[in-house]
Amino acid sequence: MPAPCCRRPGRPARVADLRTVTLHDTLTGELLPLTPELPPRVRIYVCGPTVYGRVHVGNARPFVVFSLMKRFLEREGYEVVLVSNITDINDKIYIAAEREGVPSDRLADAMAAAYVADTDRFGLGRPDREPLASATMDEIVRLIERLVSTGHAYAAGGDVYFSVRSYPRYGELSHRDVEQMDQGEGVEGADRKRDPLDFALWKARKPGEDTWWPSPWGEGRPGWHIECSAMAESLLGVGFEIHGGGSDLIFPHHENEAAQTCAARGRSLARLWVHVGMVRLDSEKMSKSIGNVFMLGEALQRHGPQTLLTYFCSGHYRQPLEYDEDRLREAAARAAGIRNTARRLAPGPSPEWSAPLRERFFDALAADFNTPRALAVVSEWERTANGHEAGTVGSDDLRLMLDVLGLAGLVDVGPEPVDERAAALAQRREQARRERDWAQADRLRDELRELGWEVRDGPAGPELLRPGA
RNA sequence: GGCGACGUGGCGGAGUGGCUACGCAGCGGCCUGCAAAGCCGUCUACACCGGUUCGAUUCCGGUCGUCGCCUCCA
Repeated sequence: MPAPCCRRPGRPARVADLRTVTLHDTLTGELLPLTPELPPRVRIYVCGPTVYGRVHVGNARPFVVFSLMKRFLEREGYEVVLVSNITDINDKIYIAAEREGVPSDRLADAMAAAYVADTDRFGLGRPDREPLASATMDEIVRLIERLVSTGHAYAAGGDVYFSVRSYPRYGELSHRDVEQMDQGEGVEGADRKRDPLDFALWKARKPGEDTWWPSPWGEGRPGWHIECSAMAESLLGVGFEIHGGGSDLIFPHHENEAAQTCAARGRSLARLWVHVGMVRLDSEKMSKSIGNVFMLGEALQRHGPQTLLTYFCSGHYRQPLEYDEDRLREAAARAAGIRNTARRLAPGPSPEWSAPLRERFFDALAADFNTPRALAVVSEWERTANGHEAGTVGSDDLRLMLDVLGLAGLVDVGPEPVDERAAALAQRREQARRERDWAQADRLRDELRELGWEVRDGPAGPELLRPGA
């Protein structure tokens, strides 16, 4: 008999005046309206990385997507609480720490700090809360106890397993039939499980593991899935609006989270399940285990946050996104185009023609967070603005739109501080131009280019700027 | 094999039952001393085969191909 908790939530009235935002929900496979339980409050939980090494570009996509989604929803008038966990207890952390000869908790601390430092460079701020599994142990243990006492979990030799068949809706999120699930051989703990489908909520301490916590079942550590259920519930409650993560987490991670929480609490963990497509390298999922990764820190170093954000926004969040130099070059060119437009703008309110474009921009984001369509509107805005005389178009709307994408910095392109040497060269070039000594003028322009300056001659005289800046 | 998603113009990438997406690159023009930036124009688009329809890239079925997941994974 289906657990009553997993019926689709009803549809409480939306707050008047808030634009309807739809998102693709993995559970139903449909585009559903965002219907906050307590409007205008929107709670979002996103599965963050396991910190056993530096994060790569693929790890960054959910961070970026949901950070931007939060900015958008806040712009729309919602009050957003974004929680994104950091998994700091995991087999891979033990393995990596042992290889490097450091305590596993120190490695996890260091890599968590590196993750924060790397993602900070996007300039999108931090999620409201970034819980650590290791700091949520009481909640984890209590949740497991609840599952044991309700018959959804059982202890076995210091481990605790979730009984998949005690939960009839298992498989509904990932659209799998329990009866058709393939059970591989040699799975850890197979001899202790009552059913091969069952998965670990608590793992007894094993030799060589240098972190452990006390529990009613003995010393050990939590399984991966239960930590997220506990962290999410402890900070957001049950039945929050959006649960997100990479599409590779749909099964088993989110399936298990959903099952655990629903079994323990009698309510669905989240109202909408939103999954982000994979970043690819060489047409394959970017993944540490495959080895085809590009580190986020290096990507930011090479391309800068604005180009990287433009790149992420250039594709719809649910689609795969290829990481390659051509894509990044295009993103850089697009960002440069916005800066060029911004240089011609005046501070202040935008003209009348801007309002419909501005609305189309936000409509695009309201339709399953369609950032490519939103960027297309920005391009139209640019073209329209560039068709007007420089200095006559107010920049407010462009900044408003781009700020939601974390790209307001593209609009704030003041004149570059020109060093004395460059200024002198520019002055000599102007002298040469006045004397119609074009050869000399071009030589001086070449010199400036070697110093990293691009010269643009306009009606108001030459302008010096840093290409790509 | 099961489940999910996808195949759009040189490349990337939205979208729609009939009407310019957009970006990058190319080409032509305007502007410029020349450039750069910008503007205008241009460039065999909707994998293949059937079906529904007055009309399908858009709906349905099939074929081929690609990707993801099937208990490491953002």
